[in-house]
Amino acid sequence: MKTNQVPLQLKYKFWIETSDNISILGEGKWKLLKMIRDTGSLKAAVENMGYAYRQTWGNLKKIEKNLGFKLIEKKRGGIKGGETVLTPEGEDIVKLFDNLYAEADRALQGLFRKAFHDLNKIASEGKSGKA
Amino acid sequence: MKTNQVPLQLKYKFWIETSDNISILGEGKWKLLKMIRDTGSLKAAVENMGYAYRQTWGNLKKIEKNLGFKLIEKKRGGIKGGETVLTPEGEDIVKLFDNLYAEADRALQGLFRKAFHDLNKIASEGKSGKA
DNA sequence: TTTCGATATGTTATATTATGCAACTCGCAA
DNA sequence: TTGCGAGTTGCATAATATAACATATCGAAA
Repeated sequence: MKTNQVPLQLKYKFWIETSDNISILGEGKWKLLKMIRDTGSLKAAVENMGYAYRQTWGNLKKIEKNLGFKLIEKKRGGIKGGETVLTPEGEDIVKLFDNLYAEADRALQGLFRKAFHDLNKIASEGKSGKA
Repeated sequence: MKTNQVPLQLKYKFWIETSDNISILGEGKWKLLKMIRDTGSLKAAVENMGYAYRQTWGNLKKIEKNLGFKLIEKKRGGIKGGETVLTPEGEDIVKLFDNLYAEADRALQGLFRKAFHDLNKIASEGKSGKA
């Protein structure tokens, strides 16, 4: 019998909610904001991420509305047609998530190792046992 | 000017994925399994959770298929019509998540307090500033 | 052997979300 | 003052997810 190795893994994510539990912004938008920051363009960012421009634009507007402040700043016109940069608050949100994930990775490392071990023990018993 | 208090909050969740990044089971199914365990009935469980039976049943089947082992054990017939109980592996998964969240809450407590503070500082600057 | 209620499953309808298309806005630079 | 290309927006359509409806299956107990 072949022993399955590393069949299951644990993942986690963080996100921001309003006080009335409306989900605002999570991992996907975090990465999108990083991409906007790095490219200076919403169009380039969505293309790199593989997102649809139309939808992404609407999502960002909704986020800003729910947050109550702007995350991106547009500039239209010019030889390049325009560009998009992050507001200071947008930059701060990106940094917040950067820190959050970096520190959480450290804080959860031991916990995850143990849970990972337990999980795959359960799985191997399930596959070989009478289930 | 009115000071908004506790406008934003941080949340997190865990879930299980296969090695090829297919999401399997998270917080919702964890709670559902607990409810099945407590009621001894899938029907009762979905009613308590406010889920649709049809869909939930399909979801559970898909999960078991992806996991490769069974989480629930059904018994049909009898004066009560039937019942559903967790397999040993189902019980173990429930306990795994119980532990995971309990310990993660502890491990992330300090980190979240700081991030929460930072987040609301960003928000208050965004709302009052030039954005 | 008939009854009962929960499990099991297919089918259809509805709601939500994603995608695609097209047109318009804007302002710098040629 | 005209052209350019990214930002902005509405609208139609496709894809998915969720809900709703309907019906069959099973077997212990009466």
